[in-house]
Amino acid sequence: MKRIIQYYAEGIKELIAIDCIIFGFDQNELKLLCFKRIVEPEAGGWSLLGSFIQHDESLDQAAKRILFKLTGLDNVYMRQLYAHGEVDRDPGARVISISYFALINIQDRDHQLIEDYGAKWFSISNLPKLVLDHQSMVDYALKILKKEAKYKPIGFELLPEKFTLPRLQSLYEAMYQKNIDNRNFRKSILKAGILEKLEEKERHSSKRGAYFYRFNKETYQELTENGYYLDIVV
Amino acid sequence: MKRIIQYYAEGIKELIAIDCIIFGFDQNELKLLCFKRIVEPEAGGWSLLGSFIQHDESLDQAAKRILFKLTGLDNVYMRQLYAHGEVDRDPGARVISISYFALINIQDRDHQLIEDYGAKWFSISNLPKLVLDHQSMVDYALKILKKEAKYKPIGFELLPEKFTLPRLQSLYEAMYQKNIDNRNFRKSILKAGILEKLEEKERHSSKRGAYFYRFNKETYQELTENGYYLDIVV
DNA sequence: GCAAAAGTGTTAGAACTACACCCATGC
DNA sequence: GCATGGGTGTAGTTCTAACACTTTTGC
Repeated sequence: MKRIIQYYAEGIKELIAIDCIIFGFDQNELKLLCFKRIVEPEAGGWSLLGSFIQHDESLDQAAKRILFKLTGLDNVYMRQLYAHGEVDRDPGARVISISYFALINIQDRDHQLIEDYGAKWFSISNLPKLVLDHQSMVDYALKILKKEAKYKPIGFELLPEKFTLPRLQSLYEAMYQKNIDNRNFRKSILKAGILEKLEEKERHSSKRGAYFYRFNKETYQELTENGYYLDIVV
Repeated sequence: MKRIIQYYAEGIKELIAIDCIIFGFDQNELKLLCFKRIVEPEAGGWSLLGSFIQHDESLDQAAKRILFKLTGLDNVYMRQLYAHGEVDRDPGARVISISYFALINIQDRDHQLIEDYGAKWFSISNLPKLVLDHQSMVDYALKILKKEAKYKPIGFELLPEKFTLPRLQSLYEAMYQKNIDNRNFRKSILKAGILEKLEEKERHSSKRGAYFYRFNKETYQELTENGYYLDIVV
């Protein structure tokens, strides 16, 4: 018993924060939700959403709590990204920060709530200067987002439940920052067999109207269980 | 200034450990280096190499230090894997553990030194029961290893500088746990243009002897800078 | 001379890429 | 009737996957 105490007592404790990299998709642009930092150092600068973890919650729980508490956003796709541990990454104190990325569907959410917290959506092609090492966190998140969106259906998290193919394509174009041939894109995404075509049409963005589709999670899970691997042409 | 102190003072500090998942390749098998745990709980069980970080070192530095100090292994390929933060993952205390995976070339190393530390190589297909959540760390590392070895030349870290194609193939077969067609494998790996054929032959494993090859890091870097993406057939 | 591992090419089918026009509708 | 965005098919090329025999040499 003495040994336990000695072993764990010799370890040094550090502050542990979570930083949330929150992506959204709006007006055919990939966006990042940034917050006004209210503490020194760099108070007033644009920042990722961040806070310290609590003693009785896991990292994942902490990430969810922080996102919910400070934005009201719930039930959001989140994934741990990286543990950032440079000694001097935060001049205020030594803080180990675990970054998470979150993908949210902008339309569904309460814009007012977000603004109440001094938050603002920025297009990723036009980000403000971010505090501390947050820019490098975002760069890494974008790299991972690109990598994963091709092989996992995470892109759908950025869209409302019903979406059109032109809109889905536009999302991929925003993520990869390139034009995609619409015939090839449609073939590839429809061949995957994970989209359900609905009767209904979206009528705002064109006269002809585009059919709504829905991502079929069940089909996707069945397919992956049988060794199928999604691969979207981009 | 008061605000700084308040902000950082409200954060809770936790123990932060590094756990190293050390892979090697020997006798045509992928192996994991395990250590006898000397502290409770689960003293005597097989464990990954782990220790707490220090206040004045980054996570990467800590991982390197721990690996070197406890095995004498230096200049090793290491990469951060994941931050494991379940509240009760270690019954001894709340510990956030950052896992790293390391790829080492077994032949180069001092087996004696490793044994002095109560360490032992286990084939990944025959691992002992591991303490705490270390098995899940290893499972995850294997998943990432497979994913990366196809697209990044990390496999070479597991081999000595000079190696033969049959041996390289055998490494890939061990990683992916499947047989690979030798004609296709050779075509694919040679086409990549990152191997240098040497004059010399390896004469131990066959009468005919197999040519040695060397991984050409410079060529690889040039290629990747020009947007080239490695893709080895497995 | 034979056993044991190293080395070598081809072909059919699948997947990828590039490319241009008609359709439906609101105004 | 025309402007706007939605929707569709094909052909050449490349990549993939499956397959079996010859070479070298130590014993």
